[in-house]
Amino acid sequence: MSLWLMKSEPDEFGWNDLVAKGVSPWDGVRNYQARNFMRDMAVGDQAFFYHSRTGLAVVGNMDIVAPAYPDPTAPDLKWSCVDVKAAQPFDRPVTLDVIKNDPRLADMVLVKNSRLSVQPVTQSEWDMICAMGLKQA
DNA sequence: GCCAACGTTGGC
DNA sequence: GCCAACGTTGGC
Repeated sequence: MSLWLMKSEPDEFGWNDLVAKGVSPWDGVRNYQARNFMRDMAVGDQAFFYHSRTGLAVVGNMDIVAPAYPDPTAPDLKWSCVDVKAAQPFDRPVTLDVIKNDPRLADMVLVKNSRLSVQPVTQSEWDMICAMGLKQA
């Protein structure tokens, strides 16, 4: 199982849009590195949903429910997408500011390469962000 | 809305 | 294969 982080502008397609839709393709990615990460995804992988631009926070996590297939919004076959489904909304979004100011999260791709829209997350990063975002039971 | 950082394209 | 020009992303 692998862990990921995927970005979207909330004005374009936000967490609530995904919840309303149920299962949705994560399409429109036109960057080779991001595409290749999606091709590495498998059913059962999990991903953070990150709001870029006007959100700047991890707002919940998702399940990958279909492996990479050709992106129907692309003009040719070289682009891929996966299907995602909202799993758990965060009680408290974990902001970019908090992530950047936590030395334990300083190596996240989100910090190191802010332009990559689909990126891997380590297990410890995943656990830490979930702990910050989800209410303790 | 601006612009720095990054990725891609295309002329040579 | 290099690199200048251009386009896009995303934090601020």
